[in-house]
Amino acid sequence: MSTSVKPAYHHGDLRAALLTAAMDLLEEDGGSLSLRAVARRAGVSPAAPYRHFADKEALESELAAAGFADLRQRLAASVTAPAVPEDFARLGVSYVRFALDRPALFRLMFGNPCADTEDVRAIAAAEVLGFVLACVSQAFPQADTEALATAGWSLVHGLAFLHLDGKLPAADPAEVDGRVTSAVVAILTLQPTTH
Amino acid sequence: MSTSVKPAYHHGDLRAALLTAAMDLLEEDGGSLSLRAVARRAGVSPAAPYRHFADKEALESELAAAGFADLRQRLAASVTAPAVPEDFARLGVSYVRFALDRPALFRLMFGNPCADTEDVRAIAAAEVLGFVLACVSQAFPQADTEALATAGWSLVHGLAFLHLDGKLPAADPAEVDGRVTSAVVAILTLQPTTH
DNA sequence: TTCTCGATGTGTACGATGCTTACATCACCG
DNA sequence: CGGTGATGTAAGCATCGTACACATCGAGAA
Repeated sequence: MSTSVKPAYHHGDLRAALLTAAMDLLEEDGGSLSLRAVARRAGVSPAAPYRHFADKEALESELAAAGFADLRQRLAASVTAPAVPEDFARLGVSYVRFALDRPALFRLMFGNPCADTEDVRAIAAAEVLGFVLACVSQAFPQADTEALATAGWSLVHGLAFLHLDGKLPAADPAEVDGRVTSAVVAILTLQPTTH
Repeated sequence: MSTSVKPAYHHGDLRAALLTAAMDLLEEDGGSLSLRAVARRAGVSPAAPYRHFADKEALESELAAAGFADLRQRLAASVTAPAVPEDFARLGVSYVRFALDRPALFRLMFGNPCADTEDVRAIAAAEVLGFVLACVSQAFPQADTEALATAGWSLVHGLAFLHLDGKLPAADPAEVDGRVTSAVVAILTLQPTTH
């Protein structure tokens, strides 16, 4: 929605238009993004984007960063100060839902080498980890919080990708929510081995 | 190793040669595979593969299936009848090591829609889940084994991808092993909330 | 031995897609 | 009204998947 605010000849604000066009394409096609397609969608020539982005990767970086911001916001909105396993399950559900709602964006955010430490993506990703760490250290102050935060993030991240890649059935959203909840609760309420 | 067993005129056993060539390329380039490159690497014309594989996807399916077989073997070899958290940590380390040793293959195995239920990949993936399920139900017979198996798989899968995608530092293998071990142990020895 | 035939690989071409750059052109600001 | 920056046009260059017609080799029939 709202892709149609382009009264200007010189296109007013092409930069923003390109970004939203790219987002729209990501959510529709699901496949891989191409600069040409983005330009086409925004109604400009294939070369126009180069006036606003150094290259394709620069555009992708911004998209990914926006995605991270959105993800973090969703997580924060889904639960405040999680304490019991069910709270963490809700966090997990939010994470996985985000991935399934916007699969291409999620892949763009993560499924990339992203070597640059300076990359906007790397920073944004670190913020997500920071958020999880904060949650965990509040709920389990006596544990190895860093390891636990890594584990928690990995758990939901793995759930997201396994669903995304068809290794776990993802057709029915309610079923997915249930599986995520069960998994998180199961591992959090597990009694240490009785041996 | 052992890419040099092609004494034949018409190339002897091209089918196998193509598969190993493809594996080699996957482990070298890391990038995406192309049928042409595989043929080039095997020293044949771009069209030759079509005598042995219906299309590119057929080749990829076989590669992925072989990868799953290898992964399962590594997992089975790393621990028999896991019981304590440290055993599961070893399993996780094996999983993540596999992913980091052969990143492109790992991506090929998982990072694909893989819609076909009949696909060799889907079957192989299901076998991995079966293996994990067997381990879990033996060690924690009183728990919700299915949910727990899903959680365990997701946990190590997430760890693998987060390292693979540079969201967690993966340069030093020992450090990675340590982080994986800590994470698995931390979440398995977690005392249910004391509230 | 010689001929024939099917399996296997070659050469080549087609059509598509993509990223990027060089240069022309147009719209607006001052 | 001139200039400046945003955009269009066109092209270069690379890559890929795949199809088709033809050549070649090995083996079994005659």
